[in-house]
Amino acid sequence: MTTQRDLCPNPPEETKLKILDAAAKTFGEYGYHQATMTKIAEQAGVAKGTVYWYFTSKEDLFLGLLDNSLDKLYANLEQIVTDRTDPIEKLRRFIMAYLDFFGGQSHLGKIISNGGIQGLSTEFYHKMIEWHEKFDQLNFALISQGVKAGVFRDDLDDKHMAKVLAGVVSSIGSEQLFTLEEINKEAETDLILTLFLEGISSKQARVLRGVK
Amino acid sequence: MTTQRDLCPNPPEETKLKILDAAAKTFGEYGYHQATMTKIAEQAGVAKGTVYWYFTSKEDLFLGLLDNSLDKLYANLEQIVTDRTDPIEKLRRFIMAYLDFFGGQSHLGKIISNGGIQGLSTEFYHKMIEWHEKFDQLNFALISQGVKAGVFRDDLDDKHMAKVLAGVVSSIGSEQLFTLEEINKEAETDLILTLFLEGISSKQARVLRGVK
Amino acid sequence: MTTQRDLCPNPPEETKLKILDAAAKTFGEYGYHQATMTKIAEQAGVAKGTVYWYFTSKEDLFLGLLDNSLDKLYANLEQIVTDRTDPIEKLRRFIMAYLDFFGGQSHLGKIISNGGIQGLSTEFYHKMIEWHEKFDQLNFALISQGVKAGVFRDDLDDKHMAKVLAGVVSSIGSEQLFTLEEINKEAETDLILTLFLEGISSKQARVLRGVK
Amino acid sequence: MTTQRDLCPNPPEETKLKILDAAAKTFGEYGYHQATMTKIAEQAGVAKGTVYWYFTSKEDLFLGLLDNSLDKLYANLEQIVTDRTDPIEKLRRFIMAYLDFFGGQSHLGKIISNGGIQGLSTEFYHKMIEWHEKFDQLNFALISQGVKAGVFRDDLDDKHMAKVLAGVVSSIGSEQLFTLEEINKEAETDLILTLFLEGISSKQARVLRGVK
DNA sequence: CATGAATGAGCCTTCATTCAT
DNA sequence: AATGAATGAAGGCTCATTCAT
Repeated sequence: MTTQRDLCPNPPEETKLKILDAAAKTFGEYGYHQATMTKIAEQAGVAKGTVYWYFTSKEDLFLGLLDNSLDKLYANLEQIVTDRTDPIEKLRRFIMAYLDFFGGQSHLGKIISNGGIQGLSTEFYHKMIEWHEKFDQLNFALISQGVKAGVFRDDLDDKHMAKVLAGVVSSIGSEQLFTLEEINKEAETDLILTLFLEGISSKQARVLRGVK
Repeated sequence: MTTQRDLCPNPPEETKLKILDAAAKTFGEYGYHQATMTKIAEQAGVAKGTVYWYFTSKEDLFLGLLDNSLDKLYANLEQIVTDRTDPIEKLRRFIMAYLDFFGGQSHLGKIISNGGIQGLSTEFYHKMIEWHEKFDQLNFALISQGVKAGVFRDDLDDKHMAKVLAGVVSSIGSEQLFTLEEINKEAETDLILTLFLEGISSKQARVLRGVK
Repeated sequence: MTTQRDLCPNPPEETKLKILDAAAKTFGEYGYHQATMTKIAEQAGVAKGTVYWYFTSKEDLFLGLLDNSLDKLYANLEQIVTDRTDPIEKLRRFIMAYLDFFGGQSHLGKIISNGGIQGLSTEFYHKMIEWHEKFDQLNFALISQGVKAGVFRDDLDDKHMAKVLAGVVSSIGSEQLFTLEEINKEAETDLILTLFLEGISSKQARVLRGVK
Repeated sequence: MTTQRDLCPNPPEETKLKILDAAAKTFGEYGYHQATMTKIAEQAGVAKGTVYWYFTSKEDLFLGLLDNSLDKLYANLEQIVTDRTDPIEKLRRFIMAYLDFFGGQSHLGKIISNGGIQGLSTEFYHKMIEWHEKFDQLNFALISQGVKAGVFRDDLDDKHMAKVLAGVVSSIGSEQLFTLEEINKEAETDLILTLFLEGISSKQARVLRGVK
């Protein structure tokens, strides 16, 4: 049987993927502004013109990359949320997935998380807002499930809890940049989980306030 | 009484401040790379050459600005930590000070918090690490005091609690970029405080685990 | 027969040559510092960016030009030295070749001869030293041959004679800058040759000293 | 008795001289284009504005310096020419004076000798031509005296001999830049003198040609 | 599809010069 | 006389983007 593959030794999709890969590596290593189209093209092993055949502009390429990465992350998280495990285990996996993404191979996580790229078009800005909303909904779903299951408290606004969750995780992830020590992902996850669940109050203090 | 001021209608210090102001505004609005020296000079109402009279380079200007801002934030936080109030009130003020800074007048907070500026000299990088360490120490002091006072739990690593604290706050601050609604600082502070103290566990769940 | 040339109406090499030509003209007319990349690009009829496509910097372009020119001069001189003519005829041609080069189409000779370009990298400086050494060796070879052939005196240090030879010629060449009259190359060459061979002493004086 | 000096602790002339000194040092060390007015003012220990009080422009300052230095050299050479010694001794002192000047404290000699400074006004160019003519006349006088005294040969054009003299000496002086070894002024002078007087021909070769 | 030479707007920076004090 | 802050034209260089092949 002759597949498409056999006929075209270098199918277009392959080239596009090579470019996306190179873009991920380069944007990750250098940041958006320091990453030049030349570097990306070299990294991908294609000519600069080729990059412009697949992506109309640097920003377009970045957006493509972003969609690509966030799609994957989103899929991971969605999987976790819809899984049939208890909310706390979900939360644990959730945190770990975030840490994986943000602390992952490169700085890409940071680039995305902090929206730090100024000077891009409104399109980029809107897309980022869309993504943030999508992730917020996911976070919200996770929290809601826990609340319904009686595992998470119901006296706080779900939405805000979700937002704080996102905040904690993303910042922990990007923290790695300025911390020379390697992060122990397991331990870090546990700590965040514990804190997020139980807070930092000592029992006494809790009791005191509880009495009030 | 005749002051120096009256004699010199346009003292050098004034110009330097004008430039720093303009830099804050411009870096904040456009980000480091999109903010050009031309824009900054125009914003300050001086010639480009004048900026270079006071700062040897764009990076130098940025560093000056950074030191300026972080000095102030540090002073605020230090004040709070050394105050004679109970740890929880301190924590509350702490969070609020952070929110003020990060959500403040410009995006400067973000620029700083995420260390997202690539392409700067090693000097910059080292300075940022220094600052991070200074702030970590402050956070740590706050947490430690609470632990000693018996208000914060002592079964978790202080250092990590401190780091999480920083993470939560900074990310909440920078969250504002992608959220169209204005933040209610008071409410936000209260929520973070509560969550940070008590966690999101429901009582039942806590009891269950407590029993374990 | 169809050559590569016919297929490519504007081969890259052509552009590079256009730029080198323009650079020679511009550096020659204005000197290194007064010659701007803009002028050179205009002179070459290309965009500024194109110059940077072929040369990484102004200095690189200048060095390229230098190597180019000195290579040619060196080849000429080497040819003369290895030719099978008598030493005096060699010397005559040698002088003429130098005069051609230094008094040639532009001031480039001068730029090179006086090493007057400050503010260039150490690389440039080393390259110049290398070239000077290469030319010194050539001069030395010429003198040595004459000494061996019994045509040049053997009571003076060959190396110094060689250096003086270089000195005379280069300075005569660059002299033209401040002399409004055109130089008669033939006559000039003859004069230098005679002086260099016989000195300015009158016969009587020579005899007198000879007697001593 | 009250002198001008007592009344004015820092007489204008003094400042002007400080500036000229600084200019000599700075132009010498950095070359014309690399020497900035700021560096010169700092070197002189005065404010930049002060330099502009005494000299209307950078070029003006350079011209002032040039006049200053060349005046001195000219005076030296004139002294030698008018002295009552024999032409050969004069020639010897002449050569040495040139070597002193060109190989002197700095690169200034070179800057002057090679006319290497492009981009200056026509005024500068004319001034340099004037100076060259003055020196040529001096050289010419020296040679002429020797010819009249029967010490120098009379079968060559005096003017050209004079020019070659200047050429040899100036180029030997500037040679030092690219020669790492220190020059032995005495020996160098002797060599040049001998060569200039007697040429490089061996006796046999001379005789042969003499016979022709 | 792919190439890579060519473009040009725009950036950071330098520095001779001016001028109010 | 002297100061030094302020100016702005101009320079070297980068890089996203285009286009003929």
